[in-house]
Amino acid sequence: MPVNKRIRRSPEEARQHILAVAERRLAELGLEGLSVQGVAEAAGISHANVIHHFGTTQGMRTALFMQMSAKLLADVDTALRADIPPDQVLGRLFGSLLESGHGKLLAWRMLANVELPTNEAGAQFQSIVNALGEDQAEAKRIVLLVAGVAMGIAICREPLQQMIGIDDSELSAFPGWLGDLLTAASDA
Amino acid sequence: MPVNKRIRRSPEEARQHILAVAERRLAELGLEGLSVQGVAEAAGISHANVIHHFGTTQGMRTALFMQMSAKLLADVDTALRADIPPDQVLGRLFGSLLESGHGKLLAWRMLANVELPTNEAGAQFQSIVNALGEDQAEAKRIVLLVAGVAMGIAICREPLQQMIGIDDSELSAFPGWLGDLLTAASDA
DNA sequence: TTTATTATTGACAATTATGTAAGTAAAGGA
DNA sequence: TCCTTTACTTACATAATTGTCAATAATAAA
Repeated sequence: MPVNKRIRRSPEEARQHILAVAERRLAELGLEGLSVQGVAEAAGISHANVIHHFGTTQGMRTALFMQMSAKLLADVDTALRADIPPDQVLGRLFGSLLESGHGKLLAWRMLANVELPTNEAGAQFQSIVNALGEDQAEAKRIVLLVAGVAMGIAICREPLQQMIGIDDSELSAFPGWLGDLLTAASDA
Repeated sequence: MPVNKRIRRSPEEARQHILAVAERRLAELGLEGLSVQGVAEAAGISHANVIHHFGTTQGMRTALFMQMSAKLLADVDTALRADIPPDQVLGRLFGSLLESGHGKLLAWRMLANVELPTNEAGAQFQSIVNALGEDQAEAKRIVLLVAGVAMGIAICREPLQQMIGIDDSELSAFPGWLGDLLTAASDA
């Protein structure tokens, strides 16, 4: 006598449901939250069902990281394709990495032993470099600077803010300041 | 009849022995390598002995992260106290974070849910900010920029280099370029 | 309605991890 | 030499995790 009626989703819906829960747990609990058991319980299904959809724990994690990477790239792409001033582009890039938690995801992907197929991010970066002007070496350094500081702040925002003594309003003004700094440097 | 004579260390020696093994495992295996059982086996002792010295698993991890943080701060302090030009300070800071692997370890600390007592790093950062000139807000932004990009590159050096297309010589020239950029901006 | 497919579940086994308790042995001090 | 301390170990209990397998039920097709 089943008390609750069994919920039967399409494979794609089930996978999305599971991955959504996993993403939330990753943000809240870190890598330790990505156990099949924990995710299944939080998703209200049996852990065997998660195994059914992803094969193994690593399969689930890989699927999660791939999906989040795709989202991140889409966000970055949206931020960069828009016809807006450079400093605002920078701000949107920062927002994409900071607010959505994508930066932390990237860091996990770097640090965790998650083997993923190489994606097409390289080509996107190349297009950014090309769009930045004629001096390729300078453009590369600027991209490295922006991407690096975005990643660093994404991962270490809280301790850096606290230790340096930067409040939220100052932090939100930081991308604009950096944009001005770079435009001023390119003018000189 | 014990085949091997039992090794008895002083508490401090034992703790250092365990933490050294744990640090190596963290670098090689990530957070998953920081189980009491795994560390103990790699250290050639019983896992109960690890518990004896650190109380709990979290205790061991906390001790590890605290010690690594202390090492990192010592390195940064050494790099910053030397009387050398700003661009070289930046270079030494980068070197401290990149070559020693401390940047990655610091990132682990951010991503792991390890609650640590606030350390004295804030005061050091404050002294750096104060030394940077009269404009405190500007100094804070500069410190945030340098520290952020150092952390970001420490964690994501390899993929960033690959995707942007920066070779090692260009990367080693990057700190100097950033130093010039900042000094030029402060002049203007 | 009947049938076939398969998403889903509960039960099971195996492994691993954590922490406890009691006993053992190494080292220093009396 | 004896005694005390405690680092260390073995053994145990418990819980968590992973993955398998057979059974069940929801859904669509026939």
